[in-house]
Amino acid sequence: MDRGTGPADKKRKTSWKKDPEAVKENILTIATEEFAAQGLAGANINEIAKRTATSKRMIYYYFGDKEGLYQHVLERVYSSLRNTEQALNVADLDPVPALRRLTEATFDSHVNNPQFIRLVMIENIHNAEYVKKSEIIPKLNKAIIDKLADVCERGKASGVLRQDADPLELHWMTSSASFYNVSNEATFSASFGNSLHTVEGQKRLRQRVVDMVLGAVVIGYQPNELHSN
Amino acid sequence: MDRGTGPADKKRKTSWKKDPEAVKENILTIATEEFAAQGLAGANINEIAKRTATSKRMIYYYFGDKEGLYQHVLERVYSSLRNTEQALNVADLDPVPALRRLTEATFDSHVNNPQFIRLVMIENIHNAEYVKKSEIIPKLNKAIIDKLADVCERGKASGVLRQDADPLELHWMTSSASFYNVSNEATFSASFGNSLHTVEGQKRLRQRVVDMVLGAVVIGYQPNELHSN
DNA sequence: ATTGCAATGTACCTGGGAGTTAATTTCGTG
DNA sequence: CACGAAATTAACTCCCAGGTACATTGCAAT
Repeated sequence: MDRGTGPADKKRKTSWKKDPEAVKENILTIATEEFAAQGLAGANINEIAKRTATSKRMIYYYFGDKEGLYQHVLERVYSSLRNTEQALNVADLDPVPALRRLTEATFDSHVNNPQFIRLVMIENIHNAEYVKKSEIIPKLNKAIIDKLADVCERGKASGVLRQDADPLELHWMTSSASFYNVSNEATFSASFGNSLHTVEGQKRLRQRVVDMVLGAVVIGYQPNELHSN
Repeated sequence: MDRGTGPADKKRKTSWKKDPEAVKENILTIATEEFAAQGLAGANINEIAKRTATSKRMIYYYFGDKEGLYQHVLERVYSSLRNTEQALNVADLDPVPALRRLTEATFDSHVNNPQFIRLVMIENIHNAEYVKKSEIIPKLNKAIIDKLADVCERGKASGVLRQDADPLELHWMTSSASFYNVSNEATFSASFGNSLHTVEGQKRLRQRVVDMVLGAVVIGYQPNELHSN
């Protein structure tokens, strides 16, 4: 080829560094953005490659094919979020404050991880096919349930929580509100205006969610009156 | 071609009927299934055409392009669901039963319209681009809010609802639970087992949702004790 | 019957995007 | 320092899916 054509070697890409881990991370970061933005079918490998510091060939080298890349992206983002959640310690709080804290944290972590939300939405469109295939995702999910189970036990023992309080149901209640808040913002705002998604609206909503969850399991719970706007 | 080959004319496609409306309906029905199942990028026009009683050419004839088809599908499914909702009359119920009824109906209508749910999920992946473009969808959404606003007014007047009860927030609370219940069934079940999505589980959940919503706005609301399993 | 437009059938074109091939470079190890 | 495995580059193939061209048929009105 024209390798070494003359002394005008200026644009020679010669000499690159070996750094597999950084390359993989770089690919995954960009791929996460693209899959979250466009979905599995919608994302474009050429586009992803173009945005990375490396080449398309490297994507196939490390991840096999598009689905393999997607699977890695999914597991990575799940791990990241669950790790964040796990950092929160409520073992030394009384049951009700603990529950309030967990609910608020879940609400906030969803707001702060829109990419996670979008990837889970996409996963659901695919009937959770790749979550089911994953070895690691199921393990990650146990932690949050365990934490809620502990709070439930303590709460029932001390008589502040209803006997029918259930950790899985609690997680469902918290998640449904927190998830929907982010996942459906676009259509909800388009349909009903964005008043619930302003800074003020989100504050109120967050409080409402806490009240809903606590109201469902705390005996005699009285929600705080919100200043009507 | 082999037009009119011999007297054995049994399977002859010759002589078709003109029936534009039926053709359009047929296309939209199949397209709804495909878009709901595969998403906008994932759906395949050839595949849709193959499953219709007509041809790809007809799809482009009536709907212009893939996006046009998707837009029609979306508007059709929105209309259908909102019409169902509108059929429910709660004007002659007292505020609390009315609210219970509306909540239950919303929960049920989501369960019964998974295609609608999936298309809205897909729409959110696309940042509600096509909902925003639509002329008709925004109009459809006013009805449900009006209904809730009426209930709120009556409830506040008679003193059974808290003064900070808000129709839009109520709709959000009801929708979030009802939507998530269907939209995230796949990942939720894959992560935590399907106990909430059995017939029994869904009964409990539906009751929980009603309790959460009523608990948030009805003064002194006491949820029913659920038989612990 | 002719004409004209809406509705339909068939075949084709084309670009883009997933995945590959093969050559080249790095760099640890004997 | 040679050599082989790992890492990387550049150019290529192939096929699928969105979209189109053009001919044909049904049908209503004159």
